[in-house]
Amino acid sequence: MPEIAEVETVARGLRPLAGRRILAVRFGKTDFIDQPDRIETLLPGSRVIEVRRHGKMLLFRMEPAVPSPNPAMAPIWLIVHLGMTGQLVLHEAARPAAPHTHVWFTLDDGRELRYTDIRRFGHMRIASPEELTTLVAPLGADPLELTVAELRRRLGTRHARVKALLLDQHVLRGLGNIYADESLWRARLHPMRQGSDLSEEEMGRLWRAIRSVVSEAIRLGGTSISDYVDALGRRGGYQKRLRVYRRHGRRCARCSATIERVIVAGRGTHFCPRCQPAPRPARASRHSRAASAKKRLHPAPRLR
DNA sequence: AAGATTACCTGAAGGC
DNA sequence: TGCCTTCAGGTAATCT
Repeated sequence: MPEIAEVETVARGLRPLAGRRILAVRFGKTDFIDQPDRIETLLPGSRVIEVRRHGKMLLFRMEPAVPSPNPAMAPIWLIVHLGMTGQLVLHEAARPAAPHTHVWFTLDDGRELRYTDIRRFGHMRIASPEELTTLVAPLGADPLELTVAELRRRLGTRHARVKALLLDQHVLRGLGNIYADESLWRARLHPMRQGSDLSEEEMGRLWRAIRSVVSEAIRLGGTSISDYVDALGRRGGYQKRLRVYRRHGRRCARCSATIERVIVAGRGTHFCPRCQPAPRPARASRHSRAASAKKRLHPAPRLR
């Protein structure tokens, strides 16, 4: 699943495209593409100036084929989000395309950049500099540029569960389910803890955990569980370092308790029940206090 | 109105 | 063997 480390690895692999020209664009299915006609009009003949990552987005800064009369319109940005199963891989043009390939960019060096996406949760569009600014504005801090103060500022006032906050791209941009679970394990924090409930010391642990998990995952080229490969089709190595993600029923590497799996924020959430102690139940509302008082007086009959 | 839940999509895996 | 159901999770829309 492409999260920050996978997208960063793909971006690094595509950086040598700077200077290359796109000669032609061809589409398969386009239901995940915004204004495919605009892409077909603007990209052929354009040149790659720069490739960068922003959160989970890949940004290609392109020099238009025909200089625009309006200088504010140049450059144009090609934005690619890999979603769940998206792949952006360089191939020799002669190679047959993999199934579910939906976009072909013909390059001026005999190669093609191909976008393949089984589930089509990905997204692709063209943006002007102004449109890019608007798209990027609501996103949170980059986990690699994060400071403890910034993390405290963004989590400290929030009553949502810390797992949900880590997944929220408006809080931090780039974390997904794998690195959220792995960071919480390393920080020894239960995923259901409230953001506002974290102590100064716990905030520091979480900050260090996020940075070390993400930077090691990037160093190893990302996590390949099912689909993910980099720009040259190579798998990552961080799947060997996972401590909780999809390891429920197995032993915790730190304390040997059994890893559990629950649903938090609608996502499979993996944690060690011993290393990551459960939060004290939140102060009950008037309604649920009354309900539990009633339960103590009149316990529901046990089934079976 | 923040926080929680659900829909979208396809293939793999498990149950019987 | 084969059909059916469930599960995976990126984000946006919808609920409470």
